[in-house]
Amino acid sequence: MLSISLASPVPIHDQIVAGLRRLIATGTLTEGDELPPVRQLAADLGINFNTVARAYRELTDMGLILSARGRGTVVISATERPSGRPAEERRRIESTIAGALADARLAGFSPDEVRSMVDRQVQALWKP
Amino acid sequence: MLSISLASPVPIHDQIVAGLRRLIATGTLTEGDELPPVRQLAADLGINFNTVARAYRELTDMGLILSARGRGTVVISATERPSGRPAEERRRIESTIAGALADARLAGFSPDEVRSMVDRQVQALWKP
DNA sequence: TGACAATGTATCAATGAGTGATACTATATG
DNA sequence: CATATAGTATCACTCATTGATACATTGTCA
Repeated sequence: MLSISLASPVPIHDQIVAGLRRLIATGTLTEGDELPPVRQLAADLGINFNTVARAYRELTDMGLILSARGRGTVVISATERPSGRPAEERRRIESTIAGALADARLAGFSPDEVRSMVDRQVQALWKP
Repeated sequence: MLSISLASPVPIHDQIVAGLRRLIATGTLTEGDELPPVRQLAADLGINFNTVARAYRELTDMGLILSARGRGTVVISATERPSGRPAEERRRIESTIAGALADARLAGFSPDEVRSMVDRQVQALWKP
């Protein structure tokens, strides 16, 4: 449900943030849902709980979750206020996709394979 | 033609590798083309030339370019031998795309917008 | 041919982000 | 009220990234 890669160059806390944002984006997590305690999630992932705490703090700053001592952490919003201007956001996303597609081409995937791959994911994401 | 972000968590040499791979994948750079000297590209990007040298070395290990002292660096292949097993490669690419799509959804893009965005890029990438 | 310029390579040092260990504070619950 | 559970704060360590410097190889031109 939430996996990380210790080998990846992207920091673990960033991976956790991205993963949870994705779960929220897909509706797997919605307003009111509780997140696991930092120590438990850390144990599940095999990392230090401070790293999870940091991820929770960043998600808190984004206004997606709310943490309180002793009470735990809950999702408070399923829609995030875009941080940058839409045009910038679009460029950022296009750039990420472009990178992935270039990888796919170098790896020998065909355009149809890629398109169907994307289609399946789009349907899954925007389904509800 | 090749831009990097010092603020990004992903290392500069990785960004350079990704950028050049992308230029090769798109055909902007093809077999026989010369890459700028490490010192020049480093100056253009405002970074240390060792960082560029490291990127060149990694691309050399991938079999995409060839460097020689005094002579410079040239592109020797437009197709890369996949390093990992196809299944892993596929999972990696799918995961990258999934992240980008989740971002897109959180940013408020519609499925159609995303699909057309991808379509345009796929056509551009696989055009030749 | 010889001197010099241009290019990539090797090695080591410094910096800093990420991660982890530890102690602390607040809330819930019996 | 006592204890367990949860998040927070602070500090130290490690390691990758980056940069500085010196070196080796090839090209060029007088």
